[in-house]
Amino acid sequence: MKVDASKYRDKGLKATPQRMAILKVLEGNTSHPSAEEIYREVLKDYPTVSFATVYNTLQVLKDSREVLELNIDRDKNRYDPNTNPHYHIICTECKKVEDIFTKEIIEPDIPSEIKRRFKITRLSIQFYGICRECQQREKEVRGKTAKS
Amino acid sequence: MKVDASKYRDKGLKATPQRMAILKVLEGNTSHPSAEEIYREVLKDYPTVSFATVYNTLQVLKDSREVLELNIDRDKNRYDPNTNPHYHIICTECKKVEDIFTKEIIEPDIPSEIKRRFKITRLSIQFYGICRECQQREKEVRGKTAKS
DNA sequence: CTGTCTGCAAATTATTTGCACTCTA
DNA sequence: TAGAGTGCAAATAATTTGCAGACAG
Repeated sequence: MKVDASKYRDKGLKATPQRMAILKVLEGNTSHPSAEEIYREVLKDYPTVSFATVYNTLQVLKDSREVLELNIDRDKNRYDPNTNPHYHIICTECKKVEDIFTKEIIEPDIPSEIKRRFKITRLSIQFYGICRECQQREKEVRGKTAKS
Repeated sequence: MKVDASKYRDKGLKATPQRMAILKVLEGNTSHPSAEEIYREVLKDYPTVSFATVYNTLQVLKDSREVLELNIDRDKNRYDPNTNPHYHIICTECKKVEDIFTKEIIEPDIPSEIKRRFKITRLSIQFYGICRECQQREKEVRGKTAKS
């Protein structure tokens, strides 16, 4: 899949090989990688790439709405190249993040007093839960504990 | 207002003066303070209190569901003593966080495939926007820029 | 009295920054 | 070739941790 340099050039930014590589890692990626995970991937093709460049590029892509920064986890941000409206579900055990697309558009009714005091620009919805694998693991651990 | 030591003792935890002071800062507090803000408040009564104790206590209160940890901002967590279901609106300029209570219970329809793979435990909703004060400030800055 | 908590200071970790050099446009 | 972008290393900042001494129950 050819990554599109215009995503940078159209905004007056330089489409450097490092930036292209970062875009390539992100395109179609549904794993919601952290900056470090992106860095490690880019390293494979550009052994001299630096964290500074990864962070710089993510900032650039975020500003130009090419990726979403997910502030889900306190200890590291994650990045989502899918900018269509959708929600996320996070496994509180293994921290896996998955996308949720629903037909229904959620439009909670905001008290008018809030609407008067805020210009609302964005809605963010996350579900938290435990994924099947972690439920399974917990069950196994409990089994072992009981036996011992 | 007398802060309730049983919030600790009932869980087999010691109700130390520091812990009581932290609870006192939090009770009824709608400013969604960060650990540092809580620390500063407690310092007034306990000049030797340490960050470690604040973090330790917040962990304890979080585990026992007495406070909610808000992972809204990448650079610092905030804490909310109101554990009733509600949403938050965050001003993207000044980072102020306010509560939103709506009568409507939001129950988005989750794809059954997700329900099959996750035991969902919690829903978190945030609105982002710009508060009246920051809108005002922006307007003033624009005015000045235009004039110069 | 004893094990949990506290306070201190050092460690950790994601992210940011300053700067000299590189390379895109 | 000029200025934006890169890589390196050091800086920053929130949070965590190890440990010796304190104190709640």
